[in-house]
Amino acid sequence: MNDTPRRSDATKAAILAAARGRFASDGYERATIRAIAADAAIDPAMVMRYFGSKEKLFVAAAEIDLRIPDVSAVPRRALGETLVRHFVDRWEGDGTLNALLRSAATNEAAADRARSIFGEQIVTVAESLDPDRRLAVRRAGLVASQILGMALCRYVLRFPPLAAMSKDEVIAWLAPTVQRYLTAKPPQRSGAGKPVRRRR
Amino acid sequence: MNDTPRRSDATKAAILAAARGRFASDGYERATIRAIAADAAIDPAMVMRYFGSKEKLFVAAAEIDLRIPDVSAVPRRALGETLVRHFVDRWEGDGTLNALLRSAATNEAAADRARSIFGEQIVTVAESLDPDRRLAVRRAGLVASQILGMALCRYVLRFPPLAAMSKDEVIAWLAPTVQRYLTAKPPQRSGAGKPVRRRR
DNA sequence: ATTGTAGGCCAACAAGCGTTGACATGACCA
DNA sequence: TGGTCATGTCAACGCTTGTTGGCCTACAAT
Repeated sequence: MNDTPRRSDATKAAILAAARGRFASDGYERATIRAIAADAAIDPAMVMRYFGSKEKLFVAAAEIDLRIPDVSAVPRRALGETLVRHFVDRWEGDGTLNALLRSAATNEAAADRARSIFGEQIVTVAESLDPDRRLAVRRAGLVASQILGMALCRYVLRFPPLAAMSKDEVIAWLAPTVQRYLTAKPPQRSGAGKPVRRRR
Repeated sequence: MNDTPRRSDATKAAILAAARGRFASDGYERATIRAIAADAAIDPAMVMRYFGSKEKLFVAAAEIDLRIPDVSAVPRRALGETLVRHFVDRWEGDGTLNALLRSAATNEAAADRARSIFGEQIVTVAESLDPDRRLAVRRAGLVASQILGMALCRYVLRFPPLAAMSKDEVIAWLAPTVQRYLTAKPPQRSGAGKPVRRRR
């Protein structure tokens, strides 16, 4: 609404940047307002003045648009690779997604945001590929499980095998998984891909 | 060493059980010694007496053996299903693995434990299937990324699509992924499944 | 009966947290 | 020049945290 730049906008931006960094590296509880303020080189009281509370600051810092590319322009067989590459790039771009992931494990508000962001935005993709809404929601959940699992191991836990892999190698391994979750017909009761028929 | 049961053993066990519950539902930082002690119906000071510090208590509570089944007795084509089913059962058996996962996102000591537990124990499986040690380590990392991603979405974030799926449905979807990570030949540089040969 | 000791409780400490309100400073308009 | 409001600083509040040391109680061996 107000497009005249205020002098405090720079401060607010600095606070947000510092907050994303702290939330990303420490998680919600250990990222203190005092530390965030110190990183932004201002007084802790300013954080309260501009954002009201720690929780509201987090909400502002975790305002995320996944910016998922338009899948209708992507050849069907390249869907998996396109999506995985997008997410790896997105995660390495800045600390915002990492801040959300690290915090979501222990903070309910953060978990809520993660659910709605990944839920809504990936489901949109899945629904454009599969008319069965109920099935599309599951497909989106499966994609999220592999994407978030990779991010958790690679960026949060820094699990050596994943962290040491090149970006292209990660993409090459994960793309077929995401591709299958999005496009393969749902599996039978309990058998794997190959017909290992089993009762119950 | 000492096999005469002391009277305090029951108390120690109660503390450990309460600690696993709190770490699992709240994560490391929000799980307070006072709350754990209250759950165990004893005084907070007892926790210190028996475990020395909060960090040592966590180490004791997160002593985990994944109890991965002997894969040499499993038909090769059933590897994925066997492992996924094992982990889902393991996760739903008690709160210990959840305590580790939730805490690992924000606590470095917990992350360390997660790395060594999943690193060593899954790598052992991968190495028994692939003689190439360097490759086996990557396979183990990929398996961990999908297993932990599922656990994160299903048990920690309670992401609706994953949380609502039946155990068998989760297994049916994930088994082929784990199967491929363990047994498929590594993908080429950057292409997806289909042979998109490329130099460099 | 006395003593030693293990198990357990209570009160308190220092430190750190989110948050608040009073006060200084600067810019900008009348 | 004076006044007003946004911007920023400072000190402190109330609370919770991990952690500590002293004290009490019960029981078993002397």
